[in-house]
Amino acid sequence: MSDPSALAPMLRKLEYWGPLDPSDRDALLGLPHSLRTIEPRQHIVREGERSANVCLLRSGFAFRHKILGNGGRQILSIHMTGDVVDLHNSLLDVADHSVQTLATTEVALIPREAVVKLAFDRRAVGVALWKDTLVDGSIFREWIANVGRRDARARLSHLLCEFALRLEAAGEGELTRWELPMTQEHLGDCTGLTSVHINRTLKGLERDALISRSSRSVTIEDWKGLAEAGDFESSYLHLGDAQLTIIQ
Amino acid sequence: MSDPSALAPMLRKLEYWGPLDPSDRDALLGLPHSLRTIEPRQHIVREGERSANVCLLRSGFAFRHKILGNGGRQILSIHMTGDVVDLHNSLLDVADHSVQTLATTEVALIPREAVVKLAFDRRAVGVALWKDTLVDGSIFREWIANVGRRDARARLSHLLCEFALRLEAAGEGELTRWELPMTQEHLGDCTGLTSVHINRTLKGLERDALISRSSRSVTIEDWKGLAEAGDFESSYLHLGDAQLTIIQ
DNA sequence: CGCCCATTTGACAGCTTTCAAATCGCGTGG
DNA sequence: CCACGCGATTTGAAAGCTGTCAAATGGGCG
Repeated sequence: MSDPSALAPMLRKLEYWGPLDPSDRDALLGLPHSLRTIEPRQHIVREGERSANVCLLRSGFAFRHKILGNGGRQILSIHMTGDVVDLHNSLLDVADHSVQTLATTEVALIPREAVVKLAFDRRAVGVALWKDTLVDGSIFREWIANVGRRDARARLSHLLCEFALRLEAAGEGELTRWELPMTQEHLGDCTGLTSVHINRTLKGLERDALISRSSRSVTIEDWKGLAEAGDFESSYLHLGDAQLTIIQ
Repeated sequence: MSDPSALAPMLRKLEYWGPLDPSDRDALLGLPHSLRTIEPRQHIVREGERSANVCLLRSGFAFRHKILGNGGRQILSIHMTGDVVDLHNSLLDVADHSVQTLATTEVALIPREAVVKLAFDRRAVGVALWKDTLVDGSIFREWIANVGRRDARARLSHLLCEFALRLEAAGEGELTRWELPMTQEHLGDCTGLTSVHINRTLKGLERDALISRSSRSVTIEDWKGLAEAGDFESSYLHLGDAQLTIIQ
């Protein structure tokens, strides 16, 4: 509550599309909030609940998911440092999906009303939040295409590429080497595959020297090859020009 | 340009979540715009283009899609009367997907700047537009789950249920009977299946008396059964309470 | 050291795709 | 009014990718 830089990860993310005025920054960082640390595997939002807060991830990882009638679980998105989850659940009536932590995660809970007020009082902030929402939508669309029209190898490669770029953008790791915070079961639920098939596909990517693994650490040995295998084209992430040079 | 009710379909949709003040309505209906009629199978937006306009569908049908590296097409969403497409492509830099008409479609093109200005000048309108964007996201998420974790029969049933409810809400047909504006190939590209398998699945639904067809007209013979087959739960559409009573 | 969860592996089943080919529907022209 | 043409629908057989079911192995933590 007292740390003036507690919301800095959000500011960092919202400034992807251009810097904000100092006064806008201050207003953003000055939003009322309470901090909380959430253990792995805990729910941040549960389907059917109504949330009065917007939730900013200050560190750690979380994922959105739905449990279907057939018992299956579909992961809808992965979230990391700087991501604002729950703008959705908070503006609309009732949460239509759950959000759960993967690792120990630090969050800042910001009253919805304060966010809405800020968005309308300061147009630049409002536009940035709006764009952030639209980018979320863009990623959802890419995931539809990923599970709908790519085979297992491409789906998984694509997911790994997205992960690499977003982690890098969030300042949480190198582009080609990071800790994977999820199990193969999670990977399966992201891609609409079973964990068994994820395992085989992962080993296929290793066999072809596109990646290597040791425990949960993933190294991309051949970025170009992995991006090609995953039919990966980063524009849907709307990260700006920064990452284009990184990839080369 | 002169017809003051040209934008009425948008107003209708934005008022799902509650009526707007008369002054807000007038401001919305008074947005500058130009009308256009687009033939079937024409592009409204092409991937990679930059659009300066927001596009309101006044009648007809359109769909968003991506063409993947393997040549496959994934349809990302279907749009109908009242839908605002392209808020996305217009606020962010460059379109990361295409939008194309299914039937002859009447649109109103509204300069992006005018929409943004209105959204910030009138909070109620801004919130409504924001919610509309969030509902789009909610539908995207449901589609991820649909293609990711349901089998062919459930995917198709789910799509038909969604279509029925949205058509009804848009005032474009009865809940249980309407003209399907797409081919089986389109249905396949919505659900990540082939048109051949769509055909077989469709016949399966007919055999089980859940639907019946004649040419492009679809009748839902057993709503409860179809919803069950499709694991369909309408809350993700955020249509309010209206449709809940219809379904019973 | 032992337990528990995650990973790995094998064999087999099954859903969906692929590849053709036949049929249908419908607008056009004779 | 009927023949023609073309895209959409339908159908069959076979192949292929991914799922299912089990069991073994591995790794991290108490």
